[in-house]
Amino acid sequence: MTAPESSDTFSISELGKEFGITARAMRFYEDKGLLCPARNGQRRIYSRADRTRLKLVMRGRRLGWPLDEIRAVIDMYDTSEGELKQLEYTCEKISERRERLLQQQRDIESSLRDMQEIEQRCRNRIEQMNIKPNTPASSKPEPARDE
Amino acid sequence: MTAPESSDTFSISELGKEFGITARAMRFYEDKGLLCPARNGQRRIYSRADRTRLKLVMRGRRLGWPLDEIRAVIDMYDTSEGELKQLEYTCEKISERRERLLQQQRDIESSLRDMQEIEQRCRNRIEQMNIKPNTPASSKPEPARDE
DNA sequence: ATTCACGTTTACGTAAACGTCAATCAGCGC
DNA sequence: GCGCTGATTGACGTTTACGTAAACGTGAAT
Repeated sequence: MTAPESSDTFSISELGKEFGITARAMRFYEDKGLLCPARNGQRRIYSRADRTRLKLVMRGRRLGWPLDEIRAVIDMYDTSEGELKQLEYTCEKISERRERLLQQQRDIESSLRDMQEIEQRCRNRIEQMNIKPNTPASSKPEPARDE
Repeated sequence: MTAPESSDTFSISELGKEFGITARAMRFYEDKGLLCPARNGQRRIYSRADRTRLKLVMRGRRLGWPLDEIRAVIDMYDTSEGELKQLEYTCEKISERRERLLQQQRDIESSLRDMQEIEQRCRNRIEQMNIKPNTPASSKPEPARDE
């Protein structure tokens, strides 16, 4: 009877390593109410559910959300119970969040198009330099598209 | 000969109003090298090009980028000129940025799916309360999907 | 018994992105 | 001339999201 294979619980450094964050960050998230792992004495014991919550936190962070917004969103996962008022309020917040997500989606698509355009200009220029070195640049840097 | 209709230049408060930010923020962006408007004496005069740059800044902010990354990206728009080394370096940075954009895109799609699921649960619950009030909740809050 | 790898709390430090004054100036409307 | 509006430059304050160091606990290995 040794350690279970792909464990059901994790230490703070295990999860930290998996998600590329420090123990300090995880304790900070706990302070802010984003996580609340079980304890064995002093030591934190993270369950699979905790790991999932942390995954949601990291997703929010990659999207640039502040921690308290992330907390609000995570809380929504659990607040499908509750009073009518509460449920309606949650629906409202979901709408707002969806709006912002769709805005971000549009921003990303614009950015991707811009990246493609810039890359194209760069590659053209590089090719030109390979064919006839020492040619002064000819591509007019078109002002960025206006979206 | 009166004021030109849809102006070619803007004051700091005009642009601020248009984008929903304060003059302080715009001066801060200038400090950080994101903007460099012309001057009439002391006063800042923003051109259409400045307005476009500011638009790019705001887009970056909505995507949660730090200001110096935004600056790096904006600079890329202008650095399609330059030395070979520089051009290749720009291409590299574009790749990295594209990777992160695609990651954000995936994160957004996951989030949108989650929002939809939560909203569905909420609406179901609300409907149930309308049909037979005072029924204790029956929906098991499935743990969040693991993407 | 001691070392060592991890983990804990407490506390202070810090970088980023502004907010919030205060003092000052410049044009204009009367 | 005088007041009002809008702009400018400091300078200091604030919030967020951690980093960093200090001082201590703890179980396993030597």
